[in-house]
Amino acid sequence: MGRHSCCYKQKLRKGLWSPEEDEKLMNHITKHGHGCWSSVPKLAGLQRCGKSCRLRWINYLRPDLKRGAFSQEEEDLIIELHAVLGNRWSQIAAQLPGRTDNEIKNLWNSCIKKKLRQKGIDPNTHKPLSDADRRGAAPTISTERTSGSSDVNPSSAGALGNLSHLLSETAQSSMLLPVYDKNHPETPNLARPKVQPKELFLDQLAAGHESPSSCRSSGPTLYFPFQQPLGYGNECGSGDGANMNSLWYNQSDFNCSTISTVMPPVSPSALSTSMGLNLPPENPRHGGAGIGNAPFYWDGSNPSSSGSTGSSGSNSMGFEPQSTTSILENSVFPWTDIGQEKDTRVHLVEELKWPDLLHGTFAEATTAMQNQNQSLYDDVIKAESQFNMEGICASWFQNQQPQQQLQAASDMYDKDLQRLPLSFEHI
DNA sequence: AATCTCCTCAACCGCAGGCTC
DNA sequence: CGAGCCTGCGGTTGAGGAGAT
Repeated sequence: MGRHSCCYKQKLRKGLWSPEEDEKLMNHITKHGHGCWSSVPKLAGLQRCGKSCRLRWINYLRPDLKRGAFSQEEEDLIIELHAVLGNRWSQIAAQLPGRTDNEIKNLWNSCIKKKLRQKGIDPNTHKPLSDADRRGAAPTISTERTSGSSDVNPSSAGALGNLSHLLSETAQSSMLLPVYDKNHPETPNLARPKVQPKELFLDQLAAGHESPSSCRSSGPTLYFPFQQPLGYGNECGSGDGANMNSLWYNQSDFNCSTISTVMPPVSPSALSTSMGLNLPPENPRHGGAGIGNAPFYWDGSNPSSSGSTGSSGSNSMGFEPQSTTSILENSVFPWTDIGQEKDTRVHLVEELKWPDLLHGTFAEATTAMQNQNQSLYDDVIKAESQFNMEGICASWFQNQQPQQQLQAASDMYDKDLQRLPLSFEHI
């Protein structure tokens, strides 16, 4: 591979990041925010180009990332979004909190394409593969990499109908995804910073695919039609909704029979599991807290985050500069109703600090603690799980048995543990 | 046990668009 | 208005791991 032009100017490092570099970058951004990325390496004392720092932050270090394998519901949503948006990974990622465009792109290229082909669906067009395609288009990397444009006509009934068929194999309910609605602040949140007016989505949907160049638009992100306010008042049939594409109707509009076949059927329980939705009424402890306790989602309309030094880029990629301690207190462990327990756990994890939490040291520390004190280990794992879930994924863990919690937390750290040997080579 | 093949995913590249001067 | 810089995006690469032989 060649080297980016900015990397020629100095002897800049390339390749995998070492734990030390991660720590420097994390410390810098935690304290000062990223500001101008091109100045970050210098200020943080890194021999990297700004672009590399930005990528590392976005794809790996930022604290609102959801780690671990994609759930079936997430995969289904990606497929459905891809049918509408094509290879606009950043816009697809915007609908999947905690997931990066890179991650989704990789998943698509490595897994989903293959699965679709196995089901006889062309991953590019979302239409059934012809017999010739099935015989000739072996799901190899080489053929995938040279495949053509994947822009899809959203009005293609074949494509969506076909997807519906696929998706119905894995989900039963016809409920739609809830979404944050500025008129209903208590509405569970999927991707609050990215929410756009419905009209905007329709406009873009109408125009977007006819002009593929809009793909690179850095303008407003699509408001995906799945994201209907659900159970917080039915806006369907009122105002502009009455004339909308059927995609906009939710299940409470019984005049719209198409929705259950067009949209991905996902049950509320599945949503709360895979998408981290915090369905409010049934959980008093976290009731309606999906938004309030999710400070890592940087809402441009939120005064608390508007003072950033930030670039004008994607809010979901942003991060409000806070000290490690304040992050831990305010975001990682927002158990304001737990009382003393909070102090204990904050103190416990404060000693690990962010890079440790994110990398091997944390694993080592927890392993050591496990040897000494199993219950302490449990606390840390649960606490860290809460970090991931509280702000982003809400109450998934609360529905799991303790053993499942440990397993899930363990899975979550698999990536980091796998990196340990490699990381220590740099030391 | 050694080697080969395939797969995953972190990180890179080039380009487009926005912003500033 | 255009040049230069910066950011963000999508496509692509290649190292390393896992599984097969």
